[in-house]
Amino acid sequence: MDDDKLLAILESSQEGEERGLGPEERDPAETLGRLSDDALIEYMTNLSQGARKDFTREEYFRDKEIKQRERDEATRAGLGRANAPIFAGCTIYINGYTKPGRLQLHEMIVSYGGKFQHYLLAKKKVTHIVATNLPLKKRLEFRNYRVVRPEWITESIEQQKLLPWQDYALSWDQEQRSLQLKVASAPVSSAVDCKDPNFLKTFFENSRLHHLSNWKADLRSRFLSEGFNKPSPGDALSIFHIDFDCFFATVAALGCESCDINRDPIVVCHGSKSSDIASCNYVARKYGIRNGMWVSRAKSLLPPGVELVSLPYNFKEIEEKSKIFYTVLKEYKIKFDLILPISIDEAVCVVIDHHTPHPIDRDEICRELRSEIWKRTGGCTVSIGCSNTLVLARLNLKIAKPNGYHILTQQQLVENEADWHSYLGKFQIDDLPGIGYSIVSKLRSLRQHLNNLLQLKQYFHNSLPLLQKCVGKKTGSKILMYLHGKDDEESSRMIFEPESFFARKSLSIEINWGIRFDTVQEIDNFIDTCADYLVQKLQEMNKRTSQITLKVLRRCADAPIEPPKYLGCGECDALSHNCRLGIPTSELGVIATELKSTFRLLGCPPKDLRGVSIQFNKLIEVSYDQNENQQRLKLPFQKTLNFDVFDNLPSDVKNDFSKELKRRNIVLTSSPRPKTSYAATYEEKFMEELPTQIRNEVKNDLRINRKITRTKLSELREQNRKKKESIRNVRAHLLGHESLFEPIKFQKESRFKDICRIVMEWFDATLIEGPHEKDLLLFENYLDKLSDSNRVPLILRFSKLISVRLNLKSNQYGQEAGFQEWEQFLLKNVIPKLNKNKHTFQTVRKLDIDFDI
DNA sequence: AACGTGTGGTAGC
DNA sequence: TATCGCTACCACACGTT
Repeated sequence: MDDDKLLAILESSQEGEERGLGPEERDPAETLGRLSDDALIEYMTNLSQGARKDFTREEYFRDKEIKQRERDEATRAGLGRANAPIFAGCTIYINGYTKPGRLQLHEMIVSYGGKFQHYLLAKKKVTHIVATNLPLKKRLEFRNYRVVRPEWITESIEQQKLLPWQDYALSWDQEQRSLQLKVASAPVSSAVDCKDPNFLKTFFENSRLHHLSNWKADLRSRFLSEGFNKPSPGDALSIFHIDFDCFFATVAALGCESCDINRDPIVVCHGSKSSDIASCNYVARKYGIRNGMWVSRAKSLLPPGVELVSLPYNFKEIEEKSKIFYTVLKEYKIKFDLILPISIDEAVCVVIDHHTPHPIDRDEICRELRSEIWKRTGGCTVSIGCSNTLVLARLNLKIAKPNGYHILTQQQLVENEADWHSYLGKFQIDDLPGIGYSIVSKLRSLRQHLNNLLQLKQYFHNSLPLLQKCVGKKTGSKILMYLHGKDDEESSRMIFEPESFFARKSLSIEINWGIRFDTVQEIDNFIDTCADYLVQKLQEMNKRTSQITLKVLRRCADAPIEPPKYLGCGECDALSHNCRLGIPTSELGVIATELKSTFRLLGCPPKDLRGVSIQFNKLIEVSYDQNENQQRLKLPFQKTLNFDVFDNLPSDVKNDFSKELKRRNIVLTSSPRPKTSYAATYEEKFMEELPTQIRNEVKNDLRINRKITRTKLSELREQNRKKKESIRNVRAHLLGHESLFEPIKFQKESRFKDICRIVMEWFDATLIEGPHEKDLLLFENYLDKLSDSNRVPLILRFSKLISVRLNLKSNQYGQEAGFQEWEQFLLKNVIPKLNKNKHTFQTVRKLDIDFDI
């Protein structure tokens, strides 16, 4: 019966031709063979539950698509960075017969940075279609696409740049020509719909905060790669905190002929109403306008007759000015021991006093730096705060702004209490670094009218415990340090341990604007795009991650569907969940799968999703040894640690051991035996894939188990009994020990791992001409025995092995008869055996985890 | 006490 | 037309072992 259901689903995909699909898409066996493991399991689960929902053809293709994209990634990665990303941002579909052929074009596109769409299902995604001629039907279907001749690809590669597609358009009617014009006249793609594959790119291109963060990360990594002198604690220092005055606004104003930065209120922003003000000049500030304020509010602050000047961002120019800024600092006649990058327009320069033969003239340094930067940037002013501690340099900077400098040392200030008090009286509480509205409101909850630092000092003069109780232990002592003009431990790290302070410990992105989805599929696609972006960065850094966090913004129950800010996230609850990967990875497939499954765990209705954030938390440097299949980690343990040894340990010790092994990412191997090179690499591969997928199964199991608990309480006891029994048996069987059951033999082998090896070798040897009928019968016989004795997880293992293997080989052998016979066998003879005993299947699957730690 | 998780705050324009 | 509300890091509260 299950077979029938399966066939029915597969047959429904035979209608490929009518839907305008190429011939390749019509082979259902191939489709199943290429399913990801998770999709396969989900499918099997569905079958075993009596098809809870239809697993549609579209879903098959979508999943297949993901797999293929992963392969494309691998192809690209295999090339190194040899080819220019000519087709970056292009998603290309090839229709019908072409010259050069589909395969060659595919490779060209992928290796030059493009995306290849195997099917036209997700029509929105495709940016170009390649074809040489089109039947009438297709012309109609494609009339809204950019259809080009294959020469567009080949000649773009020849000339090493993306040629205008219009020159290669395969145009056939008026409509197509008008499309050409329309697209040609459109300035740049401004994908504001989060379902558009280019959304992430356009969003980031226009996001000031993204740029700020990105620039900062770049500056930090550059800082670490260049040399510096690290002071020792106790060294006398001169600290210059240098910062542009309203940087974005100044840069924008310099590029605007008609406006005067000293006369007009100028703001930098995208829009005209609910748009954030990135930066405003000091004329605007006079009216109470502030950075971060919405434009509408800013406008309302201006008196009648005064017009607000809104200027667009000029990120490129900003970058240029910043480059000049840092160059000036580096080339200054007095060599700074440290040039600490705070942000794109802000740096802290440190001179270790005893490094210079004569005492330095701080006034002169401030004056010279300011005028030099003003000259070289063509009119940007910086302000400088100078002192001998970081916190005072920052406070002095506040006094210096705009367009000035201020020098005062801690000794000068604290010497005379009256001076110190009048100094403190000049500052708001949140002028202190690291103190924002939240801490201020906590302090005010204790005493309403705390306004400036002097009042703060007087209120808490000697009561550290009270302060700490109010704002937390560290924050409390930090504030008290600041009130004496000293740096706390954490900010001192910037100077005394810059290597660790500026080292990257995590990698993340978040998008909390423009997020409006309807279905989980769309979100999956978006997560794929995000993961793709992050993984690329991760690989560029030559790192791997072992912990991933997904954070989601979910519209508050009582918040309006559309918030006041256009496409903003509005009022949201933040939900986050992290998951650990058994083995550090930088593989897109593993990471994306994990994320998508985590999203489901968070249980946010697709329509209420307002923000997505993905973080890689534990980053690990990839060493050469790790590249070599992590041999180094394993080898020292291989002699002493194998399953047999492990299994003989007392159970409590075993528990400790497994935790420690997990922490160190050490995978237990089977007992030493001469391995063929193939078996070794295969095993590695398999082991590597297990942990993450097994976790997904657990999640699935939990869900299913809950369901069972609710509906079939009486069966639960029996299930548990069975489960315990089979844990013993399966373990024993896998380890080749005595068991309640006779060990089941196949080809004279009884150890499961050995049987796997044989089957895989057999599989590889028969990929072309196909397995012999008699052999298949023997194997099926073995599977039946497994099934009869309740050893369903082992059958599941075989399904996985074969499916993974098929996937691996599909590029090379996909067309071979043997390949297709194996697919059929998996489909008709292996998978159905999983459903013989539903409950056992569902619960026993969990054994895999117990076993593999 | 030592660790892990999820949440929240802060900084740059 | 709108609009582009990022991201690294620390600290905290609370839970587990």
